Amino acid sequence: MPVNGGKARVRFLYNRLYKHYGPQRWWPARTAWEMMVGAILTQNTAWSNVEKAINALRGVRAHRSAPFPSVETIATMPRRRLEKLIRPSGYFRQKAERLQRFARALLKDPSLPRRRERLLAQHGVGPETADSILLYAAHQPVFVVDAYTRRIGRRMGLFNTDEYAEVQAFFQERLPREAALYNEFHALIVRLAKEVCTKRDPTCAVCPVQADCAYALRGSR
DNA sequence: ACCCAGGTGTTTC
DNA sequence: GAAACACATGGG
Repeated sequence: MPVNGGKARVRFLYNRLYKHYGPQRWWPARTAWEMMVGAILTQNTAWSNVEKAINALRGVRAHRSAPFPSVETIATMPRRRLEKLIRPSGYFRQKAERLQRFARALLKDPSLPRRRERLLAQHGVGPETADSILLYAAHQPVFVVDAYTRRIGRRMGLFNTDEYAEVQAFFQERLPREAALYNEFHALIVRLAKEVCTKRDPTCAVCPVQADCAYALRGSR
């Protein structure tokens, strides 16, 4: 493989996806705070279910001008009430507790969203959630790795690991360190995965991702 | 009746 | 470390 082969391949994939799908305008949230709530709610959960929870939360905002209940509102609201509101997003007891603890930590330290170590120290915030917040709320150039990224990258033969740091390094070493690029790339991966790669089982005969990814990379070298 | 969804923390070998 | 398990709703 040529020295720059891997790099060219990754750039080609991005350009191809961008040309095909266009800008995705992520994260689907109106404010940084709403983005962070969504990041926690969407853990191992379909986004359509998270939307139901987000919409329920919007119903409790204090003023019509407020797009979303404040950090303080979430932090101080009765636990049972929050559980009920976010119930459609699944794991609702865990998530209600973790959301309130996160909200309290944020009130105590407003710089939390731009500090990776602090984010990771929060209960219920792992590497993907932390990096999502760094990228989509704090606009830092951090590449987000999720189940789709691993699945697509692995099946396309880009890499052969599931280890978070390794997959992240793979992309960051092959791309300029730009938040806008990482933002768009991750969103495009999700978009692609939702359309063509709907099975977890790598041996799934009907999963068209092998063929589609070959298509996506055709002409890349 | 399955399988899947934009993970994380805990327990156990 | 890595593997297994709990956490829970809703859609295909």
